[in-house]
Amino acid sequence: MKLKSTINNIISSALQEASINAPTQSVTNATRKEFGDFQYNGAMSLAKSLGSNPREIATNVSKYIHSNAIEKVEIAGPGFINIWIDNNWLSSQLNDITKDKNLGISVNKKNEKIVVDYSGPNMAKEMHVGHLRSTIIGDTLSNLFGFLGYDVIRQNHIGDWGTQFGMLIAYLEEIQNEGKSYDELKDLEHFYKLAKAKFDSDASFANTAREYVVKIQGGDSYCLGLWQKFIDTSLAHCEEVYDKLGVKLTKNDVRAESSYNDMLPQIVQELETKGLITISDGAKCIFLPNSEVPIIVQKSDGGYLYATTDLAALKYRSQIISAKRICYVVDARQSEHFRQVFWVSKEAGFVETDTSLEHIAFGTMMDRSGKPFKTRDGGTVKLIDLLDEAIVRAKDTISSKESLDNDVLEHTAKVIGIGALKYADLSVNRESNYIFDWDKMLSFDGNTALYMQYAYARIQSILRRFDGELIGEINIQSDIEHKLGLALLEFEDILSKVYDDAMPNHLTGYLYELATLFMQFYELSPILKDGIDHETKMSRLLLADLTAKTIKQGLSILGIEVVDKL
RNA sequence: GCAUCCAUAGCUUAGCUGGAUAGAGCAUCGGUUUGCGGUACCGAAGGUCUCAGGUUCGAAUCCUGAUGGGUGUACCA
Repeated sequence: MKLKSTINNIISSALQEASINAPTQSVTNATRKEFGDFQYNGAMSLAKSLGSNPREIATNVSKYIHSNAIEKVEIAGPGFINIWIDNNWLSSQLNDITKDKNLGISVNKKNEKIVVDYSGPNMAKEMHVGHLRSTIIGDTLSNLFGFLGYDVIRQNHIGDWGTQFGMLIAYLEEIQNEGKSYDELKDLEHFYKLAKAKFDSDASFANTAREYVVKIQGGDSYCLGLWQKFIDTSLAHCEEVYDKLGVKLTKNDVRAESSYNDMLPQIVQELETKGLITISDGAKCIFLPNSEVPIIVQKSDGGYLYATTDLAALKYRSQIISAKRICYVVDARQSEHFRQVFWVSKEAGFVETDTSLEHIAFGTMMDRSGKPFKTRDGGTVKLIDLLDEAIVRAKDTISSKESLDNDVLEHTAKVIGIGALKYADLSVNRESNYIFDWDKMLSFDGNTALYMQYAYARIQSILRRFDGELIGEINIQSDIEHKLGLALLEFEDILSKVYDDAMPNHLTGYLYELATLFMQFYELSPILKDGIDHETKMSRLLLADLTAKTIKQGLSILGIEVVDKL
């Protein structure tokens, strides 16, 4: 349930009854525990427009606050309204949620479409760490939108077009002619280097490569066949990575750059018709207001650029897919580019005016010393190697504990390693650069995936030990139960917030808070010990179970799994 | 040069619809246990929120300027 909206509605009707016409201002969590659970600060800002003092306004409004959700209200300081939530009401809300498969979260019934463009690897090379953040963040947002009932269209805008492909397919052809298998393609990085070396040293090969670029673009079927073979192999590499990462991108989500090729001449045509084009140095450009650097949609030699492709993609997504919201999960360095294409797409009418176009920008991944993440010799780190290392390191951290079966150990190590990797990324504000630190992400201490997975496993252990059916009611008694209960009800508020601002770190922050509250509850409130009466036991078990379900659901949105035993 | 983003504790950071004593984690120091998983919990210490102005009853938050840093800057993507 949306706890805050509920409280806000109560305040709104109180304002109405007090005949105060106020803009909506949301309640916030109380800053200190003496101030209750929530506080409304609107009285102070209303004071000026109403011409009276804020304490009087607050007192007046508080007279009209009447709801069984609220235990008491106090006026404090210059005009804060402090609000305490009633335990009976809280208990009944929690009991409703425990009976709901969706944890009481309402879903969007209009089935609105949201496009999430993420990952977008280049087919010429293997995926490297530079693709990690886009892939993880994009997948999380897609999961969230889907969970909230929206129709999510994942789009993997792979880079499968451009001059380097001439070189690559020419080299592929050569290998084929020499009767070798495609083994070379198993290591795409290596393949790329070999092709490049040949291109630089062998003039006739270089010529063939250049001819092939022209041929592919001209639709030559032989060259396109080779190209397709190359792309298929390269894409298979990506799928291996997605599979290991537990990311839900599939072949069906691929909508390659090249698929927009046919639209490009028409895009430029339309831009010309609309009078947006200026020819500068032979290139077709669009100059944005107050901007010196233009966006080039067609080169002086007639070729198209990625801006043109992005415009075509925008048009496709708005007009064919009918997306209401389009999110581009792309490195912050491209913000200028997106600002430009978004502006042009609206100006040219490629995209409906009410469609939300968002660049979900993120910062660079750094190593512990704060420099861009590289291998020891300065090369790019292959993503698949990074994932394997995460799993190996995870195995080290858990295998010392107790002997697990090999299969179980493998599975657990994967869940923990990949979970740690994702969580570390998602738990920081995506816009800042992110410091990659193995020790930190695989620690049980602090805001990590492992802490949450541990809390989850601990609850499962209790439920196993209890080994019975959970029949009863949650009945909130203590302060810590009150806090835990409120946190559980707040889940939807948080999801809604992340929906709005596309900031997954708000969700991780919430989950950490929830897990911490549970640990406190666990210390203070014995569940299975002797002397606990049946009703209290059931209430606490149900609270624990609901906490576990919430953690599991939250992590699931982040693309992170849980295990029953660690 | 121009554009744009950023600056919070030793480190990593939360907080950005202006609100009460700026909130965490790591590291440091101290404590809790006849224990439902102690890989836990509790506590202490640690801050001129880069600096200087301004708006306001009230500013880490909004505005202006300065300093330091990141990134981008027309026929690559």
